[in-house]
Amino acid sequence: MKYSKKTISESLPRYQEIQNHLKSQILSGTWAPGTKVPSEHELAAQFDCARMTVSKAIGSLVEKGLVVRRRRAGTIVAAPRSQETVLEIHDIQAEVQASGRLYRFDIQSRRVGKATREEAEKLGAALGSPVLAISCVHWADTVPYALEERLINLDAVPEAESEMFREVPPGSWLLAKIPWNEAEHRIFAVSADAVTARVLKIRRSAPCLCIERRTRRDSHNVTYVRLIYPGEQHVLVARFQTHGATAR
Amino acid sequence: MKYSKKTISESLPRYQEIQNHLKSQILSGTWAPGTKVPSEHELAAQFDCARMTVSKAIGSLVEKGLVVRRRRAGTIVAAPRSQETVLEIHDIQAEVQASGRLYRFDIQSRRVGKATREEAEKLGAALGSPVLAISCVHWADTVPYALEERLINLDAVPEAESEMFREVPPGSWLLAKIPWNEAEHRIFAVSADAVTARVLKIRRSAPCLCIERRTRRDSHNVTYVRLIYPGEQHVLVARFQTHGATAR
DNA sequence: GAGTGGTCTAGACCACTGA
DNA sequence: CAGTGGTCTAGACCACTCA
Repeated sequence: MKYSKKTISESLPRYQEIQNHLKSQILSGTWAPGTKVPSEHELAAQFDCARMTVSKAIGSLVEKGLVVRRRRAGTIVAAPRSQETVLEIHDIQAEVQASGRLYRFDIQSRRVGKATREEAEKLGAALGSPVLAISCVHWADTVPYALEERLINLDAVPEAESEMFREVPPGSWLLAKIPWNEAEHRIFAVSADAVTARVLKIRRSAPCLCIERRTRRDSHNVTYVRLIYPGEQHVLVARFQTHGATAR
Repeated sequence: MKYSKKTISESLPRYQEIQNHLKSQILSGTWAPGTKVPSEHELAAQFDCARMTVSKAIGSLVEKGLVVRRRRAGTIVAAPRSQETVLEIHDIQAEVQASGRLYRFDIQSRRVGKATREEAEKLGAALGSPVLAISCVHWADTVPYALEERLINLDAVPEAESEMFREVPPGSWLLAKIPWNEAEHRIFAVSADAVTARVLKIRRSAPCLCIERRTRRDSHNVTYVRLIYPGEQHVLVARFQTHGATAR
């Protein structure tokens, strides 16, 4: 049978029909974890298509973690292990503006120097490396939105030394300068210390959400940032990864 | 040219070689966002393989968000938008045991009844639906680890009504009972109220990390849970999605 | 040894869209 | 309207692993 595109039916790609069929069996619980999925040959016959089309459908389910493939053993429904979710951490400026508020930022302090032990550790750079340390407050309308404390490795981004961040906040500047990074995040709750309370205009020891991020580029540590959001105001939303469209 | 598997070279699949090549161009910054990637035909010629092999390589990069494909326009390097990370939220029992500590849990309260307005809203069920409300403390050795407040929709999981959770905590019980869900998470910082402070043995108004999760199965809301972790003790770790192995 | 998935080919037709 | 990606086929060979 030669290839010929959908005739009637409102043209969902063949592999997606197959994928949806399998997914519904799994998510509805008809196929419990450990259940053997029909072999690719069987599915190809059942859906009257080439095996590769089936393979593409199943491959996508593997990436989502819904099934596990093993040679000879076949494809089986995976056990849901940890709750794995996709968390989107947006650019602060975009985040504020998306909520319809006016964005601005203040540079509180700016220092170029050699990394102290603590700074070197946070940044993952050698003691005494040249660093730029910045403290910055982000505002939404007239309300403090977040406190940013950032270290930039000047070995990795020498241009930053002469950048004063008058127009563009450090995060956006770096994003444009150094696109495509790897990063690790740590998320936890902290109590506002005196400085944080003052600049964010909240009471001392108020709960805050803290996001720490270390960013690498090509295995070189580029920047470390600690963002503190006034508690209960800022909510991170994550959706379960396994369902719906894949990445974005 | 007929297909014949790797001869010399230690056999990385063809499509992965291509993918790695493209990825390194992007992550190293050689190809800035907006740069046009060679067409699939060109790449197929360049790597001496079929176009479908190239397509598979690129398809994977699309899922990771590194490139965007458009007909006629071709494939271009994507702009890194939000920092999208994968967050793993583990089963509490597994989490505690993984850290080498003894896990146990206490059921603080258990009530079967009709959903109040607040409960119905949290659960996303109709007012007056039958619900099971549970409060539960998780321990690591002799230290309180987290406070769990959970609502279970008895329309979706009627077996829960007679389950006393003597052996297995509600989360694990549900996971085994209702495999494969969809879920939404909300993460934020809160201040410990009187009850939370008492059961977690922390001072009042201490900062805590709060994770709310609403779980669906087949579009039916199954359970709502609110987990409160003593602040600064519990850290969520997330890694940037775009690099390295895909899902897990 | 036989059956499974893993990968690949050399075509093909189609749909979209930018020049 | 021409070039791009999107999808698909009907094979093929290979590697693994379980019976």
